[in-house]
Amino acid sequence: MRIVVARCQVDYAGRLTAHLPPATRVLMLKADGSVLIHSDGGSYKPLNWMSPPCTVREGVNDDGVAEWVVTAKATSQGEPDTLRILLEEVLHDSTHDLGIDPGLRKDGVEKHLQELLAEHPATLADGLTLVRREFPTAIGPVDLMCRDAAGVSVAVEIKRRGEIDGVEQLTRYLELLNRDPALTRKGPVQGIFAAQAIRPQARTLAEDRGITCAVVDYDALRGMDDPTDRLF
Amino acid sequence: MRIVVARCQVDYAGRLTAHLPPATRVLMLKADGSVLIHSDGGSYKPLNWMSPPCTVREGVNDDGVAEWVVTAKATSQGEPDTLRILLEEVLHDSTHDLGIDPGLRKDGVEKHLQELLAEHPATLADGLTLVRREFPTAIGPVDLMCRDAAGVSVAVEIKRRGEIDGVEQLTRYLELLNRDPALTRKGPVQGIFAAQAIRPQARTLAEDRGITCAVVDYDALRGMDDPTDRLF
DNA sequence: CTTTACATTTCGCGA
DNA sequence: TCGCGAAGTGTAAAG
Repeated sequence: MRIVVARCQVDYAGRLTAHLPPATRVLMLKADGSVLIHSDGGSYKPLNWMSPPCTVREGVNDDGVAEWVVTAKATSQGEPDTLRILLEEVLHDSTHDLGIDPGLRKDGVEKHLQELLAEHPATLADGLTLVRREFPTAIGPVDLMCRDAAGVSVAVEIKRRGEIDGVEQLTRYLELLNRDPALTRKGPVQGIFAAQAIRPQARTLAEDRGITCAVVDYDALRGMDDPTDRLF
Repeated sequence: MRIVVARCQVDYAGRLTAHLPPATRVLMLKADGSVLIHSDGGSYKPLNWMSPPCTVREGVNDDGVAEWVVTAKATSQGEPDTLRILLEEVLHDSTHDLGIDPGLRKDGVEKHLQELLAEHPATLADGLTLVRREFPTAIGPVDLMCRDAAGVSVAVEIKRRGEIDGVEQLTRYLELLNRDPALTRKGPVQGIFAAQAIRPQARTLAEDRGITCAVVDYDALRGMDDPTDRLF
């Protein structure tokens, strides 16, 4: 990993065209050849970058100013991604051996929530039993397809955070599922919108459409399943 | 902007829980308090980060090891985002004044394509004229609403790359628009799916639904509109 | 291998 | 401010 702080200007041409006027920025050159250009704000997204695999060629332009030309392998559309960095003044330049990173261990994402609810569907509604996870439909898989105590089909959409688009998604599923005679034998397919937190607007929309909202306690669910300790 | 290279381990708790085992990484502390933790690979996305606004508290843990605790303002759901960085060995530590960045100038994205096509709708179909851009509907704005030579309404969906989801989006718009008597007076609303490149699957689906596909030559369009030179 | 859906998405526009 | 859709999206799982 090489870190350079420099006054520079940057031109990018590839899927789009972009330009950065002269200013002082931080350049990161990673071991795989990728380049990141960061300013002192924004978010984790760099102002400009080049994704690996790519190659950096260091040179000097006609005016004697240091210039880096970063080129990526040709894209499918034949657009040659190119990043040109003109280094007008280098304020810092250091290289560090980082080694291979062991990587991030994640927990608490939607997939895990779906697994837990698949194992404990009754926490969503009394008497609910699982028919299958990722129930396939023409417009995508329904997270959980269940059946209630009366044998009525229940489609469950799971989100980490319950927002309007999730309700829309479940609505589309329900519309489609309710055209299937095999699923509607005991009555129309019901919907449950499950999330760790449901925004008021999403709840209003869901309930207006006859969809039940279920707030899920992730920690409690995990406790039922596998009482491992939290990280800290 | 402060840059630290250190052997460290990281724990994040907030919207999810995550852990980074001990390894050497690059830490960037930006002027707004945000923190980025980069490894020597991957992409421009850090292994872990904290978005602004947040505050960094430097301290020492019970074992005498330097520890940074980064806390974000409480989220709407009351989840306290916290990042704990244990600095086992600092290999580099430098601070740089970057100033305010003038920002990125972009060109060539979908918005610009939409502007160009709004000015030259006839490139999509002979005799096509613009009614309005971002034509509002209950499920979102239609990119371009036009009328053909016969007065029939034509909805245009514009994408940089034409894929199936774009066809689905246009289909939903057409379904809705065709319920409006004011738009269907001269016949059903027609659809045009416009993109710089359209994938075979998307083309097949579109044509199967009676939607016309139009491949747009961005450079030619830009030439018609404003013959400025490319950056390089 | 392609295709699909998620992301601690972030970012930008419009109402 | 909120809501919605795009992104040079990246990424991981599934078919």
